[in-house]
Amino acid sequence: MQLRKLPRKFYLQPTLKVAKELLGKYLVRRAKDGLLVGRIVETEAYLGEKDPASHAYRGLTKRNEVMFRKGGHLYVYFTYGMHFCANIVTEEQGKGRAVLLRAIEPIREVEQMRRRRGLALDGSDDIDLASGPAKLCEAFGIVRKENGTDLLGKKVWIAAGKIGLASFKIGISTRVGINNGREHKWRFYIKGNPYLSSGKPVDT
DNA sequence: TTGGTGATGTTT
DNA sequence: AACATCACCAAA
Repeated sequence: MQLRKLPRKFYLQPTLKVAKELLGKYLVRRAKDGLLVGRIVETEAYLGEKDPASHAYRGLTKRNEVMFRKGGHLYVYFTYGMHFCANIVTEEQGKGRAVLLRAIEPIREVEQMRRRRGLALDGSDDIDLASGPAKLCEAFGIVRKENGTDLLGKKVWIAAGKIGLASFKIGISTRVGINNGREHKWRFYIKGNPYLSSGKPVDT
């Protein structure tokens, strides 16, 4: 299996482009119990000050500080008093833009992911192993400690590669679970992939 | 299969 | 009081 770590340059591109191009790439996390790998199948773009649904809409705070770093960092936030979600920071320093990872197809060390999620170890529930932003964080063991991780380091990164995936079509829809900024079609997903989140909007 | 609810940090 | 959520249980 070939897994090439993406360069900084990739993350410095326009956020909508990064959100689309992350589809089919791999989230890799070096954990104590192995090298966890999953294919990114669903993302959402959040465009900083321009975007009322973005955490960065009202400018820099202690919570969203990582969003304002240069592209290629991991922004992890805690939400609804229970869950963590992971975002890929994009563009140059000070923009406050990022891409939310919404769903992942488990690829390697799947058993370790099942353990973290408390799912059946025979794989019968794998369809929901990482089919949502908080689920994928739990599967990969991503918590507050991972906030601010540099994706060019040795702990967490994104890789290009080919692991038995044919060409695919990109679906586009409005974003899930927000009210402000709902008119924008800034959700992207691999059409027909069985590991998508159960979020409702489904378009083109 | 759908719908209501609990858990409860962070910002408004 | 709202929120970039998910799991659970009850009702239909």
